[in-house]
Amino acid sequence: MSTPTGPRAVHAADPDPAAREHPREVPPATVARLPVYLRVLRGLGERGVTTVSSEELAVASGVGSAKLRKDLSCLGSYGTRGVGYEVDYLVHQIGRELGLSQGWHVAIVGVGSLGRALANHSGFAARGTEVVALFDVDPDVVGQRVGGLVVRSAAALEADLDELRVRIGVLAVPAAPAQELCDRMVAAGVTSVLSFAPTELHVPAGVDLRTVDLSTELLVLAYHEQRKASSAAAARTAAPRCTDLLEGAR
Amino acid sequence: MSTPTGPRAVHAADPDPAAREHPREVPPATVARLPVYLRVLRGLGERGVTTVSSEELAVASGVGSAKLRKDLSCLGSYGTRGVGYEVDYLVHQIGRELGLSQGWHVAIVGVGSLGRALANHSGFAARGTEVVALFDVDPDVVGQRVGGLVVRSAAALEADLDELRVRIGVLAVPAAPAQELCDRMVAAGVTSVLSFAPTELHVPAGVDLRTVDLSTELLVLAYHEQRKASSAAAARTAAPRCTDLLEGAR
DNA sequence: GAGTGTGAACACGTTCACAGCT
DNA sequence: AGCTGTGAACGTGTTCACACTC
Repeated sequence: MSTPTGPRAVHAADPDPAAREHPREVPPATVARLPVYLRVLRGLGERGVTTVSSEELAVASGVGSAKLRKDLSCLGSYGTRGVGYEVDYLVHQIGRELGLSQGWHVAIVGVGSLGRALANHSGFAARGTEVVALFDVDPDVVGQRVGGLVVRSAAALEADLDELRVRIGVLAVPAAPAQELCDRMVAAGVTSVLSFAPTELHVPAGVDLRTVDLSTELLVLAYHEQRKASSAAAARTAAPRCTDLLEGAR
Repeated sequence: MSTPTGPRAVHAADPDPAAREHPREVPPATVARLPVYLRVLRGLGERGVTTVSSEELAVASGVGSAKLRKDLSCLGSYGTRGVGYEVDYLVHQIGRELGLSQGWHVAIVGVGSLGRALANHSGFAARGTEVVALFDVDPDVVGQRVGGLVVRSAAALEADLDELRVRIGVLAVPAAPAQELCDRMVAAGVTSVLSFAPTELHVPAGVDLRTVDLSTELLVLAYHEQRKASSAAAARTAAPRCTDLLEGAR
């Protein structure tokens, strides 16, 4: 996942003696959990809770308390020993770290059933991001009103993305046209891409890419099912007691 | 991602003396990549390719060749030194490892716009899994035909899931009812859950849970955007040359 | 007493480099 | 010669345990 070590090259012949460290370097695993903490904290705040301990917040977030404290300590010392964390303040700090309050402009390319679902999905446009445009190639879809926006023609992709200052693009198209549309988004100034296309995409250095592959998720579960099935079968032949393989949460 | 460290207990007071180790233990990180290799290999097969080297397959899959070889070596020695891997055979072996050809029965709970998109999504029902039922609480939705299936009432959830032998459940509902519906699926015999609900779910030991949180994905990208923006700003004040932060792939 | 912040130990995952087979 | 399979080195992420603070 990218190489967030500041503006420094990473190529082979570079001993990288003293890469000037940026003030705060948050590890990727932690970044991936911050949105979860944020959501849980907002929920607590709405229910009038003003203070939480790491243990409480950890349980509600489905992680261990030590991990949670270490994650939060990346952002600074925002807790009070013997007491816990102030909910509102923590929400503010996490939001700051994630770069919310910037209102990043997001565009969705591909208004099939998935694109439509994303456009309507409340909370997909989380606080801090705003879907400002939808694109599609199908002339029948172009011009339709979806989620309060009029679908634009993909022909105008570059011009529109540039004009709207879109930095984050969501790809909800089939595998075949995905790479080409991805390239065009990047050419138009998009530097972060979230793809739902079931194919491997290649992006130039400096562009962040995240891929959510729905069928992959299912196949991973199928693997676990198979393991459980064969374990159960093995246990059945061996011992009368079965179904007791435990697991952690998450 | 659960705790797939074999059939080993994780709870406090459980020494679990001799958890019988199963023949092959595939690390979770590898399991998550197998579906990608599988897709790439099928694509190659359809284009008439019969043999690939680890390097070629690695590039096409967006990983390093050493990683790929190590992943494949978990399944056995299916390559030929000096030559590469036979595409068809590898497809077969990966499919075997993932437990395809079992035709796992999948149910989707929640037929809003996202549930609809999933039901229609070709390839969401990947080979090896089959969506056999849709459920919703809304009486207006119940009875509708979606993706070739008639939407059932959530009232009959337990009975229907049990009767249809559903082991894998997909939750495409809002946060509020998610936990309750998850519990009911588990009570009806579901042992793997894929949730799209923006909330933390708790499942009993022995049940696998994967959560895909769309807004989290966006916020992670927002974080990277912010870093890029501030790096660029810093570089602009420091040196005349900018936009040269390199990055690895993925 | 209660609970945070953190070094130190540990587990997991990735990369390297090369031995060994075809 | 070419490419797989894998031990060994490395880096990242998690867990433990406790010093320190309120």
